[in-house]
Order: sequence, then structure tokens, then C-alpha cells
Amino acid sequence: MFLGELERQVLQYLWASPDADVKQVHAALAPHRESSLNTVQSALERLFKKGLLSRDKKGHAYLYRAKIDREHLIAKLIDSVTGDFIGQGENSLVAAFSSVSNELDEAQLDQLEQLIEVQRQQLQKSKNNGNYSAS
Amino acid sequence: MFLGELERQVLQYLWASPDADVKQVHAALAPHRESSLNTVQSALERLFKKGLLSRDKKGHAYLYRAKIDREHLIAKLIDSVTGDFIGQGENSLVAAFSSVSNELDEAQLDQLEQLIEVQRQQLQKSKNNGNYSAS
DNA sequence: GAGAAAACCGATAGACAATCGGTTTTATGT
DNA sequence: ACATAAAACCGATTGTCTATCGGTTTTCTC
Repeated sequence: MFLGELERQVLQYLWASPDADVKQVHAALAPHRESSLNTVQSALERLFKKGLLSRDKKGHAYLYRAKIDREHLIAKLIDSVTGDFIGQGENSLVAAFSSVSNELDEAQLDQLEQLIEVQRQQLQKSKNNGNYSAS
Repeated sequence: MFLGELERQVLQYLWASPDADVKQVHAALAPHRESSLNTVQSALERLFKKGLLSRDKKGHAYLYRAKIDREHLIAKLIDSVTGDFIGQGENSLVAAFSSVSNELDEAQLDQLEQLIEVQRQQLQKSKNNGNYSAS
């Protein structure tokens, strides 16, 4: 799966302003690009078909919202773009790290280690009392 | 930048067997896909134009080799696919981690922490004696 | 039910990967 | 040097996917 320019802009807008209709999205994007309402409509439609948006009718129009947050989308994109290169049991992010780690500064390393610590605790917890995840 | 199926297979082969000519690549891929020699040729050509391969003439034919290793390519792909979603000062991998960390097992966490440790030492070193990187 | 608002449909253009057939170039052995 | 075979190169085609809209149909709402 790959996203085009317009689709990315639409997503970014919907993360910031959920439950927007086509008109709102179009209005918000207008300063940055001159696409017709229909063009924005079809981008919304494409994203919906891809499962990245949900929508509910409200009066005449659909209200769209992102079904996936930025971080999960990034993870999905990473998986899709690296899929073939990653062996089973291997995680694309870990694999990628061995080449990008040298671009990270101390703050980012700290951030990462914190995430790792959190995950270690999760693993410990599920080892103790079964595999369901706490809410 | 995005790679097609054939291009990915070609790259994978070249990582395993550098300095191969078109015939070799074609022969190696034959069991997995039925592409003509010319098709493989044009994939090689595309990858070369994209800067992912280098080549040297040896007799009649070019010998191709990957200019980039698997990890660096993964990093490149990740950057290209997440670019718009990542703010400056932010690293795409770190951003992605906050959502995927829960898929990692202990071995992968260990692996990651080791990479972090190595990078911390690198940073420490360059802080002490300038910014050049050791070979 | 009329009218307006929005969705939906279909068509087109532009990229780009994959696909090959056919032609030109080029290296090499005699 | 030149014939020949091998490989590169060129050009055309197909298929997929985003972006782009105009025009038609559906659907709320008053």
C-alpha cells in the first residue's frame, strides 16, 4: 500500500480535526493546494476503501475520521514497504535500526529505551497471568 | 521511491551473490518467476538508474552489484514512505516504535537495547574528540 | 414533492513497474 | 580486420494507481 500526496495531506488534516466532511477538508487544504472538491472527495473515497478512514452520514454529508493513528499508520507503511526484505521472526524496525541508529541523538535514544522498558514490563505481566492484554 | 516485486527479488539475489550478470540473475530467479531475460535486464537497468546498483563491464556483459546493503535500503524506504508524517528533529523509527513496540519479543528488545548502547558509546566518543566518525 | 446539497460514476492524464520483440552495439576468436 | 554471437539498448504495450473533474443520480430537508 502506498499513499499519494493528497491522501497524506487529507490524513494529516483528519488527525488534527476528526469528523470532518468533504467541504471542510477541501477548505482546509485549499491554501496548500488547488484541488477541486471532487478531487478531495475521491481521495477521501480511496482512503475509505483502503480502510484508513471510517465515515458516518450526518445530514447530507459523510463525516470522515481516521481509523488509524499516525504511529500505527507509520508502522503499517513500514511493514508494507519492507515486507519482502524481512524474514519471519524478524521485525522490520529492529532490522532497520542497525543502519539508522547512528542518526539518533541522545534524547531519541532515551525515548526509545523508555519504550523498551515499558514493553518489557508488559511482557513480564502477560507471562505471569496469561495472555490477555490489560485495558 | 518505491520498488516493484521483481526489483526487490533482484536486489535480494544480488545481496547474496554480488557481481552477477543478467544471465545469472535471470537463471537464479527462474524457479520463482517466469520473466524473460529482457524483463530482468530492464529491472536491472531501472535499479541502476535509481542508484541502487553499480556495474562494471566484464567481457561482453555488465556485472551488477548492490550499492546499498539491506539495512540501509530499509532505512531509505522507511524514510521515503513516512517522510511527510515525520516532523523535523523526529526520527521515523522512533515515531513508529510507540505503536509497534508491543509486537516485539524479549530477544528483539535485547537486540535493540544493544544497538542503543553501541550508539550511546559513539555519541560519547564524538563528544570527546570531535565529530569525525571512526572507520 | 421541489430544490439544493452531496454522493457517485466515468473518463482522462500522468507515473511507474513489468513485459518483450526487435535492432544496434560490442567484444572476441580466427 | 572482420564475421559472428552475445549482450545491451530502444520502443511499444499492458496494467496499476493517484490525481483530476464534469456530469448525473441519489438523498436530505423544508
